Amino acid sequence: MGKPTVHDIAREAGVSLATVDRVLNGRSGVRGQTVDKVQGAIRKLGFVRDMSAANLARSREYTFAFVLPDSPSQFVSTLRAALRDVAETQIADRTTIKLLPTPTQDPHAVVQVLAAIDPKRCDGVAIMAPETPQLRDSVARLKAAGIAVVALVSDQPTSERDHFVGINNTAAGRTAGVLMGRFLPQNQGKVLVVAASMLARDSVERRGGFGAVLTADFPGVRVLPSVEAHDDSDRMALILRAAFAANPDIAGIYALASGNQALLKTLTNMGHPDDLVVIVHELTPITRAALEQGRVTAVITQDVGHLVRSALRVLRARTDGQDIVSDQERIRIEIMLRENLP
Amino acid sequence: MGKPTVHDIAREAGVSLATVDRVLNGRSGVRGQTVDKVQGAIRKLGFVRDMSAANLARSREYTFAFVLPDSPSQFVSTLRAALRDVAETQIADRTTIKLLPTPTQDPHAVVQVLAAIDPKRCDGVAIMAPETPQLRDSVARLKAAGIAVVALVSDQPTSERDHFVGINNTAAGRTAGVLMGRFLPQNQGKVLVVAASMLARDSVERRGGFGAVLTADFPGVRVLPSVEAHDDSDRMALILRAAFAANPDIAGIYALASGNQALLKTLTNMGHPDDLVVIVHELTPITRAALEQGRVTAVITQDVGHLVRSALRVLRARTDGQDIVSDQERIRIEIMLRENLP
DNA sequence: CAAAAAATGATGAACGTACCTCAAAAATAT
DNA sequence: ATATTTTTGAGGTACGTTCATCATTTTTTG
Repeated sequence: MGKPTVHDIAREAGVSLATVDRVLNGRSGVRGQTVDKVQGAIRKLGFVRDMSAANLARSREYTFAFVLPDSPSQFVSTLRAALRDVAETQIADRTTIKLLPTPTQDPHAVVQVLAAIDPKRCDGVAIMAPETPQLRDSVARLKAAGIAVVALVSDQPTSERDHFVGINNTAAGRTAGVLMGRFLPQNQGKVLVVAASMLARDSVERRGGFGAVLTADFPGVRVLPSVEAHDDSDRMALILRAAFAANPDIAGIYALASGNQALLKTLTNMGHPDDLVVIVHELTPITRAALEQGRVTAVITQDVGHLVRSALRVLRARTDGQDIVSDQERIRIEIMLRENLP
Repeated sequence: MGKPTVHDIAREAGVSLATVDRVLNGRSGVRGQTVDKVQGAIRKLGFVRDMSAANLARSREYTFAFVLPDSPSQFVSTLRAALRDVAETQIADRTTIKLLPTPTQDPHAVVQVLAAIDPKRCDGVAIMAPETPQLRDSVARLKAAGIAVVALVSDQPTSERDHFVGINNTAAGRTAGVLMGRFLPQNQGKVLVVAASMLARDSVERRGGFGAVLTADFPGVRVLPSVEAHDDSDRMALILRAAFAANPDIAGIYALASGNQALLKTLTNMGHPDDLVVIVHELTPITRAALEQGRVTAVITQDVGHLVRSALRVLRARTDGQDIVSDQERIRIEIMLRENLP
């Protein structure tokens, strides 16, 4: 005989199907005593509700919005691709995913996009955007409207978001730090930190972890003041040339965020020293190619497939009022070298 | 209006529901012409079959067997735990998983276990075992009986298995090689390779990749002849002492396979030089602790959760005659340092 | 103890698909 | 043209759950 069904529970508990259903779905009008009986039967028989059947019966349709910057960044493209992939497979069963791009240059565009969301037509939102007070308010409004909210890639820790789907950026920075320290010849030399701009909080955290490890464990490494080049190739070229002119003995480069295209292009044009240790974030076609060609030493990354699947699982759980297996939702900090490229 | 259903397809194609059903499930007795009409309608309306409803209707019950060594190895335990975990979540919906342990010492036990499988009560088997000609025959028999077979962790490339779920061990060895080469002070020194025994093929491949990278890129590194200690603490102690006596300047240790408990214990007892680079495989409670304490430098690992989920997906797809998204089934070679531990 | 309120039961229609049977229609062979 | 075979249609039941309705029982209240 197979798995127990609601009917078995009803029989075991000595109640009717209707009552089991009421208990199962937390509807009112059931005495505590009866609830206990039913839950006892559930435990005794080891009943697990068939979620696909339940969703079928409900003909529940989840509608989730993904608010992503419309930047041409490779990382965001990869994320978008993963989203499309997942939308076509079983994972996204009975859920429709809306992609809401937000202009990158205007930090308030996110707020407008979120304000335009109709709570009746949307069950949850995943937001990838830099933290701002306005956004914080928007999130509060969404939550008040009963919409599930997760922060994606970049956390909104002071907001009321239900969950953060992404990596611990301090740890990611620390990881970059150890790799840099250990990879540098004689474990010493000058290191240039290159920052793009957006997702400021993440960059700060990464920089923090990176520096902490190096100062603690690698006294021979000197981290130069960070330089910023808003993913602008020309500017990047200038900055890099200036940095190398001032410090001809730069032995390592750490790029805090995406926007590696400009960096890598410039490095190549400048005639990249052979043993320069280059560590960047996010595996994309560009960084992947650079890794294969040895122009990048290591890439610290997070699996975009995991990101979107986790976001979906969390959003679904939240709209169903179920709780999540937080262990399963932990996104790993992956280290990619040329040798372990997937 | 929502997603199109079989009814919409029937209407659009101008045929009956029964015919759509016949086409959808590849049953015979329908003209090619009609098949085309139906498939045209499917494409036109963008119909995607609701798999949960389909499985519900079928009340399909998958039964899969996982044949794992009954060794007390931490890696296998972790795998078992992941299997239990997955059995309790939605992933394993409508599937029952049988765990078939095989005595580690007897290489023919696997064959007996496989022979005892009743094709009527089992849809697929995942096998983790060293490659032997006898096993090859067993796999052929299973396939002939219509059972899906995947090799787990350790490949059976010459057999008729449907798929291999695991990592490329040569690449894993290469990864260990670069890490070793780069982590060694001055990129040079003597390296001891420690092998357990079982899963011979994997060890050979790892050793190959490891050596290849080192000889190619790190001329200063000398890899000592591999030593073997069948996960026996006493023997391991002897071997290590002998090795260190003969080569007091050993700078790195690479443990090819699991069975790290003995190695780590012995190292600790011997009074582990501080800057010894230790690279091992498989993240388990033991290696994790060692990593946290700095007794291990890096762990090359594969996510056991991914392993079992992938195995299940592949087995399911194979028993349903569907094909798999091979991209999704690629298991990553993960590098864990203290800093990026999950 | 009666009346009102709350809890429970009985039932049936959905959800989207599978699968079975029987009959009718169409194609093919004789 | 008839007989035969192949294809198609119509309809029903099932899967495990949700949800709504209405009737009935039990409990609480005044």
